[in-house]
Order: sequence, then structure tokens, then C-alpha cells
Amino acid sequence: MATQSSETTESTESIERTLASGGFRLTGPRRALVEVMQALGGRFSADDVVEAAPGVGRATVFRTLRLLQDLGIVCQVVLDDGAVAYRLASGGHHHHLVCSECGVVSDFSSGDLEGLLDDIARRTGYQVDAHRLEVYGLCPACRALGA
Amino acid sequence: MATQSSETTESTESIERTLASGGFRLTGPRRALVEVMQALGGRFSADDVVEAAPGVGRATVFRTLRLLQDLGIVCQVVLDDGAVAYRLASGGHHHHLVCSECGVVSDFSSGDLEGLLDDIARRTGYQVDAHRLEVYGLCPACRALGA
DNA sequence: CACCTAATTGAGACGCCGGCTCAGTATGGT
DNA sequence: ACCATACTGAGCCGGCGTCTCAATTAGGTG
Repeated sequence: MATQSSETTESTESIERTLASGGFRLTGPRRALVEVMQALGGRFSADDVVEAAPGVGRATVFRTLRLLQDLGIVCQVVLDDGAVAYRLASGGHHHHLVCSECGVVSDFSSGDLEGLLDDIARRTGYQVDAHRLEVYGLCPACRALGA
Repeated sequence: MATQSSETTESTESIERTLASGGFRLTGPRRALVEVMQALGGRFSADDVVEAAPGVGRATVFRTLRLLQDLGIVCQVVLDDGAVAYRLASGGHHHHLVCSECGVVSDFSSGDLEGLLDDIARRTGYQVDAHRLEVYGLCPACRALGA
């Protein structure tokens, strides 16, 4: 369940700065939750966070998860079975590649997708405002192991 | 809330044929549910179906919804708020354009997306097996009304 | 047509995820 | 130090979907 100690995950300080600049308070529970999420790494469920932060109430976990999503610090991952997981966001707009074997999540972004959406907009007359894209498959490691 | 009396929605008979050829029984409740879903049109929640089919148990509605999904007769739509709706599928692989104003759903498919996914696979080393894409915006009608 | 077996059903309990309420607490500006 | 108010936690609530289990029914068979 390899904790990708990966890339651009935002530092605690930068997260705290983002909170502050949004006019939000920097409270104990919030600090604790950010730390917990960093420690969990990769992706985690709301309940993972609840269990890993015994001092913090369930409601606060959900509220904080939502707040951090609104601030772009945390993002949701829709798994292939429809379940929802969370993840510290590593930067701007991106999508997820989820390994259906080990569950590891990688990010990618694609300028091509924007072109594709423009095309859809043109063909359908819709004004396209947002989208969701999740991709499922086998990560290189699991490919190497399995068949 | 215009019930797009649209395109390629499969006929009752073809649905019954699909059930039969899968080795599933053609029961009263199943017939009733298919009719109800056709009458509901567009997209509907599981609960819409439950309410519109008073004679059929809740469990059966959910079971049938799942069965019809497996058979490709019904598909899920993930709405912009994360809620899930259902819809009679109109053919093969496709994606959804959901109007965030009136909720109407249109289908589209895109060969370009496949190319994009190939590209992702190449760049990341993942073996891409499946994906989810939902697009949100304003349908032409709502664009005309709203600003 | 009657019969038999396995698939299906319905009622209701259950579980998970997330939100709401409301009284109590803590933050951070003055 | 003080105060307004943002935040918290405990518990209850509600939606969505699944499970169990006894009763029913589809549809193949002789």
C-alpha cells in the first residue's frame, strides 16, 4: 500500500497560509487533520482520517475535508466502484489514474482534454463549465507483477 | 424538466430479449420497472423509480437497477454535486453532458478521448482499462433563458 | 397440464457516508 | 485582557444501497 511520498504535495506552512488568507482560523483540529492526511499519504477515506485523528470529532473531519476541497488543498477521487476517496491535491487542475489492483493514485493533466471539450461544446451548443474524468487501470508495478 | 423523448432508447422488447438471452427471468416486477423508467424518461433517481412503482419493493428496484446496468441497459450519471442518477442507456459507450440548471442529460461519444487515453497510457506506463467522464454546463435552452 | 427447482421477490433491518443542531470552546483582532 | 464570532464535538438525522430470510413465481420437464 506504498505511501507515495510524492511530488508537489503542499507543505504544511503553505496550507496554513492558504487557510489564513481565506479568512479562516488556524485551529488545533485543522492543523492536526492536515498532519494526519500528510501522514496517510496517497489516498484515504474520510473514515481513515477519523480513525487517524482520535481527538477530532467526525463532523469536524467532514467539515474540514470540505473546506480544504473548496480551497483546492484536497481533492476527491471517485474509485472504480463508485466509492469516494480523498487526497492532498498537488497543484492545479488535474485528473486521476487509479490502479484497480493496489489502489495507488497518480495525477495527470491534459491540454488535449480542453480541446476535446471545446469540440463537444461546439457540437452540442452546451456551455461547458466543468467536468470530471477518472481513469482506471493497472499501474506499472502491478502490471509487472500480475499478468 | 423536458422529458427528452429522445433517440435510441431501447424498445421494451429488445430489453426483454437481452434479459432472456442472459439467462434471466422475465418477471412482473422487472417488466414494471422497465416501463416505469421509460415513462420517467431522461434521468431519474433510484427513489423516483421506487415511488413510481408502488407495487415493487425497494430492494428489487436496486437489484434491478444493478442488473440492468450490468446488461448495459441502464447507465449511471454522476451529477455535479456527486449524487448519482440513472438513465436508460442509448447504445454503446458514451459520456454525459449534464445541464446544471435544468438537469437534462445529453449523450456524446468521442473518438478523440480514446486517443487521449492512449497517450496517457504511453506517458505513465499504466495499462488503461476504464474511465469515467462527465461534463457539466448549460444546455442550449438554459443558455437562451439565463444570462 | 401438473410439477419441480431455482431464480426472484418483499419486508425490514442494517451499514456507511455525510450533514445538521446546538451548546460549549477557542481564535485572533482590539 | 477582552470580546465577537468562527469553530468544535456529541449525538441525532437522513439518503442511498445492501443483506437476510421466508414466501412466491418463472419456466423447463415429463
